[in-house]
Amino acid sequence: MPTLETISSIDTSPRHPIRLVANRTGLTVDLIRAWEKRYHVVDPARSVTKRRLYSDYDIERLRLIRLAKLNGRRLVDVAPLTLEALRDVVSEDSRYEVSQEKQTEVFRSSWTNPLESSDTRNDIDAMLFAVQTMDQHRLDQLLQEGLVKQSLPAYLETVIGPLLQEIGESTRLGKLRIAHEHMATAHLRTFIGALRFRETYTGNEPKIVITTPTGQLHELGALMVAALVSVDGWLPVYLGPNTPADEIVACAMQSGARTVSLSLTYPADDPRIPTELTRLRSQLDEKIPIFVGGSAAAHHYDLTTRLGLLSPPTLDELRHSLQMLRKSQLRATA
Amino acid sequence: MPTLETISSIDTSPRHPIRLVANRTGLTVDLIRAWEKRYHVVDPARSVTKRRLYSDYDIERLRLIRLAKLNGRRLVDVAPLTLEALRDVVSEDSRYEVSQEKQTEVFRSSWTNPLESSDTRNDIDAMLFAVQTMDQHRLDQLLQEGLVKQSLPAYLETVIGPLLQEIGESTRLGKLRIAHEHMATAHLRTFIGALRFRETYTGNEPKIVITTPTGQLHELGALMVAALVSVDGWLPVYLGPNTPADEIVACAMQSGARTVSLSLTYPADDPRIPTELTRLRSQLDEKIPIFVGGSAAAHHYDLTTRLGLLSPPTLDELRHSLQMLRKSQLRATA
DNA sequence: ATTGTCTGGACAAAACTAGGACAAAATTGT
DNA sequence: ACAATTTTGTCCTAGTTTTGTCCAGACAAT
Repeated sequence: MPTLETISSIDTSPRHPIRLVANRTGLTVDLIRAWEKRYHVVDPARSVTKRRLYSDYDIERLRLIRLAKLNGRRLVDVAPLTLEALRDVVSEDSRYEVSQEKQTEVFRSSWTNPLESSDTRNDIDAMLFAVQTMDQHRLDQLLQEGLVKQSLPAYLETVIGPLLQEIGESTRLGKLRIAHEHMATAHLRTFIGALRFRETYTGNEPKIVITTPTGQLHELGALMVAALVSVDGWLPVYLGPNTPADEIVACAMQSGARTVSLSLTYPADDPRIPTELTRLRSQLDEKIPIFVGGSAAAHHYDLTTRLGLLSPPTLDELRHSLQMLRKSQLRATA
Repeated sequence: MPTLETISSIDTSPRHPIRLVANRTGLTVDLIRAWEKRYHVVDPARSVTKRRLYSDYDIERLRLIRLAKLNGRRLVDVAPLTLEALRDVVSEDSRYEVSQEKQTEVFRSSWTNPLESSDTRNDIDAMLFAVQTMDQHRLDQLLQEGLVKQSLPAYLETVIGPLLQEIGESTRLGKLRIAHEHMATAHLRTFIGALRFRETYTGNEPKIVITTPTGQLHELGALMVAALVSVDGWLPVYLGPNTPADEIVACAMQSGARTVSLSLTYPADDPRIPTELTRLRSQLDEKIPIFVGGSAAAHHYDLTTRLGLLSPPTLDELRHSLQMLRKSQLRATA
């Protein structure tokens, strides 16, 4: 039961009607009133017409009390506790409960990396757990919450990227089923795809063609790049995965793109990669730089340097290179 | 991501009469007027003869307010909010909602009135043109505008479905390049994927596993089904394309799904289809019906009838079958 | 001529409040 | 182990507020 908000961040201003509180907590309206009447579990403010108005703080309290009850606590015992004490009680109980269930022990143990900040680590673990339990709702909620905690580029680099990688690894190791991976991939496809529409476009951004070459069927890396660059004022022309070199060229020409970015992940040693990259470089206007990224990009270091392709090792460096490119071209056209 | 954000901003020019607004929002004419009278929820422009004229912006506002009310908000609280604030509220509510009996009404087919065919035809042509010119911005704008014009089920059936088909055909005929098809597919993947998050979920919807069997790589049909059924109060467990029968079974069992829906498009005569369908039917609990749809479903008529799979010929019939199933199961569990 | 929209008001259903009753479940005492 | 007691969820009544629907008569659109 991860606690996502700290006490200081909870809004205490009263504004929610009782029905909404019931919806959010899973309690009935009658019960909420009964608890108030008997134990003063919460003391909601009132509207001018005496309607109860609850704060986020109240809702959190009620939620925790419900959880404590589910774990066998008696209302009399938990009713007078503060929010923090409640949290302690609930997390203690749920830890105990979890150890009895078979599912959870997979995570935490093997997936903890001391180098990463624990906050991010917790988020990713929680997401993996949601995937494992097929809880799409929870996954979506976690993805949304994580996004508001930091900037989009940082989020992609520290959360989404690692998450994708761990899902892939866990599936290969048999910790997750293929069905889990499919569900997660489909959900993340929707989520990441929607990210770039958070930006507003003026219509005269420089364009960047983003795709994966023939044989590379995994598109999420490319999609992350699309979301990333749109933050910096590029307009991604996103083609999805598995695009032949000729088509990339045609697209770049028709759309008047300033650059092209490819993502390589799996299979890393596909023999079509050298062919396609060579063909792409030879057909494309040499003033148009080509970026190559993704986990399999390192396997083709020799090739990319020989062809003069740019291969920034991290998303952040890609971002930086694109910013430089943008500035230089602004100067050139000015 | 319960809000669907766009490149393009919502049109604020007033032109829709009140009846149309009622159809698209699911509210009654009287109610819209009452809300205006009492809380100034919207302030529509007037024609020279004092008729109310609503903009797309107004429609979106009313739609969101209806959702907010379903989540337990009071009209007084949400009426003065801006569109953006409303979106935040609705998305927040639907994310945190836990569950409650609150059964979603099963029949909402009353407000599915398709547009005149000529209007639809123009829209599709405009979208095809946007694809051909690689104008993603325009494509997105058209998709958004089309969506406000009619209910989601009608939109999927009359616009998105035909659009996909025409893009496929045009590419085969050489009218469009592969790059165009890729761009359109990727964009539509994002767009349709986001559609189902327009609905709010209470947590106790019956679940439906949606995917395509091994060898079927086109997922857009399945994704349309996911968006469609979520309107009627199902929770789609969407697995993306190309899922082996064993994994579908595992997913259905773990998630406790009531039914499974598969989409078949291309290749229509893949020899793996009979194998996979047979395997799926034999391994899955026989109380769980299996729906098969998509343009290639007709090629397997004999097989599906022999296995006892349901194969509704249109999206609307699929919808109807699911509504029946839902009602019968509601009775059974009561 | 029929159908739809307008305004303003009336009315009824639904939701909320306060207080209390009641029975099932859990806890305690013997 | 059994009965007594306490705790707890649900339900009921009656009065209030909020919200949805309906009506009437005038005007507008087709």
